[in-house]
Amino acid sequence: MSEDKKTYCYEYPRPSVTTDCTIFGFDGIELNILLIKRGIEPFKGQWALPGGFVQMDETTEECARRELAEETGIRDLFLEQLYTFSDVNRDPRGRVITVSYFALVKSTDFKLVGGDDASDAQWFPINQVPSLAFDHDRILRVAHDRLKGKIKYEPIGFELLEEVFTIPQLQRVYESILGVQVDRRNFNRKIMSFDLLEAIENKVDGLGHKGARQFRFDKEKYQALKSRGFNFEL
Amino acid sequence: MSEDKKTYCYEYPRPSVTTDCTIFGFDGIELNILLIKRGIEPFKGQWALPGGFVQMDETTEECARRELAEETGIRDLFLEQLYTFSDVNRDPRGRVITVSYFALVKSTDFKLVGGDDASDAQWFPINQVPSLAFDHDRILRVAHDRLKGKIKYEPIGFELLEEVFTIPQLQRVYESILGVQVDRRNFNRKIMSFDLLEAIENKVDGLGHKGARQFRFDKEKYQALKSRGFNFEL
DNA sequence: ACAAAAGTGTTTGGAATACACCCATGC
DNA sequence: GCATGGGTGTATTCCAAACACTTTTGT
Repeated sequence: MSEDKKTYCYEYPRPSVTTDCTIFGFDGIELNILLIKRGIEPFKGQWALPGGFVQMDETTEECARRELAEETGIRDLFLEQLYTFSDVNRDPRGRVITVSYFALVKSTDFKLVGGDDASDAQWFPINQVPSLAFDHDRILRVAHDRLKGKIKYEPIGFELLEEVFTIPQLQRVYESILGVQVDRRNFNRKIMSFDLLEAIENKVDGLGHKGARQFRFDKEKYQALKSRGFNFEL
Repeated sequence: MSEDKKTYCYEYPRPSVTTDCTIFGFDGIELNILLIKRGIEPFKGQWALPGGFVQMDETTEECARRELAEETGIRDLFLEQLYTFSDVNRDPRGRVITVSYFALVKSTDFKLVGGDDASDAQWFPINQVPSLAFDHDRILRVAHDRLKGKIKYEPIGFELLEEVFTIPQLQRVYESILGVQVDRRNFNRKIMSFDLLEAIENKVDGLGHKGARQFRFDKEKYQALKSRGFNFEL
């Protein structure tokens, strides 16, 4: 911050606008979310959702993707707008409105690289999340609720797995998000009935059991069907 | 605009933040939306969604309610956040991010009073909407899609009718929103199976046919059931 | 050969669909 | 008494839920 810093003046006062992301990951067992340990005040040292201020030449989604890349190194993820939080006192620095997003990342992208804005990034199991900075606890709750609702009627479970996955893996994704147990056979039949999975020939798994068949999700086919009125459900 | 006008200066540039509302109404026959004829530039004379700038001491929802009351006189309506639009060039006045809402108003509140920000407010059938100012065509499309999706799994059709209504009226609401015809008998049974309607004794209608039974939606009962895991559907 | 995980098929109950008849009112 | 709109019941179809056995692989 130099002495002769530039300022921007307006006829009426304006709020700041930020974006915040709730990033969900799946480690094969349970649902995780990605948090950043804040390196600066306010809430220095506390965990928070990654995010930052919106620039004048980027949309909020572009901002969310940029901040995500800067703070965690994650690119090319599933990202969807969640909700805009505008409580007058939600940020001690002043009036800050945040456009929140929720994201799903593939386990391949689980590896993190330290960014510059934050001193640390870490995954937390959804049921062991510490108290968060700002109103991020609330944002996280809304994001989790949205995910639970959304996974029932849109095929987004795949976004948490690698390109190639098995049906039991996908089932575990569903179970960990919804917090329920489902019947293997019924789940299998249901998923297969949509005819949206492309089978992969070589079934390499390699644990103390029978190897599972591998599949790839056919995104184009889904888009085509959807535009013709097809409805994915459960 | 006086000579010695106050200005507000910040270290970094900030976008303006507005709210815009897509207001749905039902006249007994078809779905309508409420538009405002713009009295000032830009887009002067064109139709637009009602809305305005967010003040520093109000949430975006409070802003939406305030603008709605000012421009249309409508109060106490069903209002829900829709989406935040942030395209860099969506407003010729500069960088403006809008937090949009969608609203459902009862036919009782159909009567409009002229506001000050706008020279005219008028209802348009959803299929006869003129070209709108800014990116409001897009916002309207998103709002209509959301309404179509939402009405299937939340009991919000009631919000478009008066406190007391008949089942056939409710059915027409559903049909006009979804653009489909449904079977009277099945609709009736389905709605009644939820046990969320309180019957009203005197059935006064008075048109060239048999008077229909009247009901009231039991909001408390719905909230109670919902919190116990009940799911409304269709 | 045994344990652990994955694949598959059948039965059953309940809900959604389709469909037809009777009643009340206004003209 | 006829047209219009409102109310109710039943058969069929389909999907979801519950459930058991066989196969493969690693030890």
